[in-house]
Amino acid sequence: MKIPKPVSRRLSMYYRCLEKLKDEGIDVVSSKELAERLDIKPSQVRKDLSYFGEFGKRGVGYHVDFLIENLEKILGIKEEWNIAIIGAGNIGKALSNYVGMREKGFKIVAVFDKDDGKVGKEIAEGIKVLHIKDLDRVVKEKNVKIGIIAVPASVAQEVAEALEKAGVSGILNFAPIKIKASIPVEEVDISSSLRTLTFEIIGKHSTKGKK
Amino acid sequence: MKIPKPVSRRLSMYYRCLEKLKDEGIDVVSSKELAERLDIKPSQVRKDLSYFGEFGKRGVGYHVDFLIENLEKILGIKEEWNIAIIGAGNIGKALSNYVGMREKGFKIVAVFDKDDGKVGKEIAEGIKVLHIKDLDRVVKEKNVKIGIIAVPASVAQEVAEALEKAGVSGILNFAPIKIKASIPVEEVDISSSLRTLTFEIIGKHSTKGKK
DNA sequence: CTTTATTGTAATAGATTTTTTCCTTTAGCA
DNA sequence: TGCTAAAGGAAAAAATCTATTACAATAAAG
Repeated sequence: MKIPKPVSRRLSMYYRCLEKLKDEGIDVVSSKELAERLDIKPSQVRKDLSYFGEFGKRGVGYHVDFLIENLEKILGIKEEWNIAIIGAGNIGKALSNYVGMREKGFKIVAVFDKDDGKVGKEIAEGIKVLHIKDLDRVVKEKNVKIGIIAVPASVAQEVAEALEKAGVSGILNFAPIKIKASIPVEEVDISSSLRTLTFEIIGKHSTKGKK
Repeated sequence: MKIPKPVSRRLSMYYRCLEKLKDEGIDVVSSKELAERLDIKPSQVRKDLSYFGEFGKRGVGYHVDFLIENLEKILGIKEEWNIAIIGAGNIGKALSNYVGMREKGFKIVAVFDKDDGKVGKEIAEGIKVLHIKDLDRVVKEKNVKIGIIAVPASVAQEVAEALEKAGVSGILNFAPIKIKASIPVEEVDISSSLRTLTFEIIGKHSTKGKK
């Protein structure tokens, strides 16, 4: 199921508000109270949370601690999502450095490649490239939850299937091809973004007018 | 003006279909004919094309050659879009290699950084890092149409303004912050994609039924 | 056991985006 | 010139996406 963008914005609001409530020594809060503090509707609060599970008690409300705990999981604030990158080329290398450095809540635990020339090399601080044949074992051992596809389009689908089989829960795909899988897949399509951009540029300056 | 996503999908269909029409020796085609071949409505064809200009002749139809020529421009098939990357860090480096190699119709003509330690180094084949102070001059000289922001979020907005001032027509932003500009901006937000992915994983479809 | 509070969610309404309709303008032709 | 074909574009309709309503289910209190 796709989670609407506005929902993710509000989840962070809920989290901040709950921390404050906790400081105030409040244990239990109703959707009504929470909504009032954030100037939205109670139903919105309940609906948003319901995308992820049932965190409240009917007739009672939400236990602040319990909800905080769950939002931390959902927002990745306490828990780290272990990631494996497949492909030690340019994109794989950039991501190994970038994601590890910058993204809180995510941790690159392995990078794979099929090229023996790359295997064994240190691609980022503390990360040595492993051979793709070890994917299954490492995913299990290191509890990898997300696989990032950073290989050419021609082998992307094949890699996706290997990842799914190995047991990851989701895939982030950088290859310019649509991946089919029964686990969630997010596409980061740079070609498509560039194309969209050129459309907007041309659309804007085209023969016809403004607006 | 924003071009709807479905439009960009259909434009490629039109292009392929027109090439076929050309092979068949057909010079002029009506929106009705084109639509029939693609199993959509004629009005859809006309609307889609009208985002970019007026390519048909009333009472006549579309000249196949002329429309192909224009779609090639729109889709960037013949034209090259010159690109400058700002930021010679991991992302900048990855993109210098990746985009230049792989994306038809796009060409990296310059990479900038403010760090003197990076300036002058060859970041990709035939591309030396330039100092950001030369941005204005190089954008003009090399006819740069698109700027790619590959700097930390803290300076992204500032870089965007510099790009706009230098005269680029569009921006592709890799910094995890929303850029404000009066030219088109596309955001490639890896954090946000990872977050979306974790939401989908945690979201209830996993615990509950399909869909 | 009844009353009251409050969640979770199906159904509905509202907003936004995309497609289709419909009418005006233009081109070609007899 | 008058007739027919067909694009262009404004406006209406349809589809999609998001928020709100309404209510059954449940928990706590008396």
